[in-house]
Amino acid sequence: MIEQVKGTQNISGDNAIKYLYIQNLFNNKFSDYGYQYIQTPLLEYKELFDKSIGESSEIVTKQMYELIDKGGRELVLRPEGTSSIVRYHAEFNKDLTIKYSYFGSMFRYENPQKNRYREFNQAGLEIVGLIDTYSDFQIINDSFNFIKELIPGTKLNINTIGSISDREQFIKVLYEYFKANTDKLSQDSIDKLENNTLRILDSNNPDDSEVIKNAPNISEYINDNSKNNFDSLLEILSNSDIEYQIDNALVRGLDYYNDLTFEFITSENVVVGGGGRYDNLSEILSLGKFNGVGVAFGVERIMNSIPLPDNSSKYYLLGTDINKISKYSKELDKHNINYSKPPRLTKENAQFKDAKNQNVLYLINTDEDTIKNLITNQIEKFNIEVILEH
RNA sequence: GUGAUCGUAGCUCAGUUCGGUUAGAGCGCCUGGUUGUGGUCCAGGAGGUCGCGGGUUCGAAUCCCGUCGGUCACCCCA
Repeated sequence: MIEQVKGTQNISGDNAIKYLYIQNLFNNKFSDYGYQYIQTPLLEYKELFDKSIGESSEIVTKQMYELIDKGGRELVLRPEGTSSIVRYHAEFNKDLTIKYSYFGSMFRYENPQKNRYREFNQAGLEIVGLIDTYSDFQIINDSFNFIKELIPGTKLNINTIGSISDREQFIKVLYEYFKANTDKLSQDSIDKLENNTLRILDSNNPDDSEVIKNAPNISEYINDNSKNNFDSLLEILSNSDIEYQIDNALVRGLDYYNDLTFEFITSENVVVGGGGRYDNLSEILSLGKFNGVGVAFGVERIMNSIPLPDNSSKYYLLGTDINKISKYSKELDKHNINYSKPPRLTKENAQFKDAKNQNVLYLINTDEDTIKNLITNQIEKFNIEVILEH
């Protein structure tokens, strides 16, 4: 038996129903909100992510699927979506401000577990170009509406991490603080001290909690402009009755973020999505000078948090005579009525079972020219008018 | 990268402790019959490299080593 590649998935059965439900909701909602759907390649040059996500980040150092193609190019399977969209924007829409949406597979080489896979799907939004607080607000408002519709009770955590230079300064202070307190830190956190100081704040190791609680707070190192922007965003959110929780420890894993960062967290404490502002990404990539703000949801995490949507067909076409069945099909097709059928001509008994398993409401029997309501067991003579009344 | 646990029919699992005929059950599937208050019921049938590779043994689903995969946790993240 050839087994499937570790951490990949066959999205099938109930999961396929959930996947399509989420995808349909995403597409419908955000095309209405004016986001342009875009599909960028799954393969990108490795360089794109080295620069964007950050060369010392966990994703780049350990988690990328890398390959050399026959032309000797260093390629990777994309670990996230934002960098590709910024690359696209620079090439085709450089002077414009565009709202984008995307939906598709991402790849990260990690050990799989609940809510984490090596190939997984992200649904994301980006606004790229000339960005202001209204853009930030839109991303949060629109994506919050989406996730609340799927998972009621989801909460918004929000933070500002200041400009890149604020952060550099803060990291220096933080480094000195942790350096002075290494005796009270867990080994994991000590390992992060040199290259990933900021990440220590994310630690949920109880050994670290005391030190982290007393650590310098980033809010003291944030420049006035960033502070004002953040405050005015919070004000807009409040005026729009959008509830949020400020979380000063929320730093996120990608280097390109600045100022705004936020996460959506369910009542089960699953982070189903997150995002933030990336004003310097285009410059980091040497693609010009424009800004961006975006959000990405983990589709599998949503799938694991929602009940199974109703997906049953309404009608089932049963029969043993192909000519009669086809006559009925034609009639139903003409009126744009969808119906389910058995995959082949089995005996009636098997077709009844199939219909029952699919939870259909009405059974159209072409052998007897009847339509039966499977809930009430009421049988009527078949007539297209009867169906059109439903 | 680290650790725990699991892998036997399409599915859920028994059998592994303590090696021993032809590897079982339920559900599902197929065929025929039965049923017209149609989904029931009856009979028969198909279906397994016991994840894979090696080792020990007269003999391995069972013991040993390795490996691949699932699940879960750590790390990290969506």
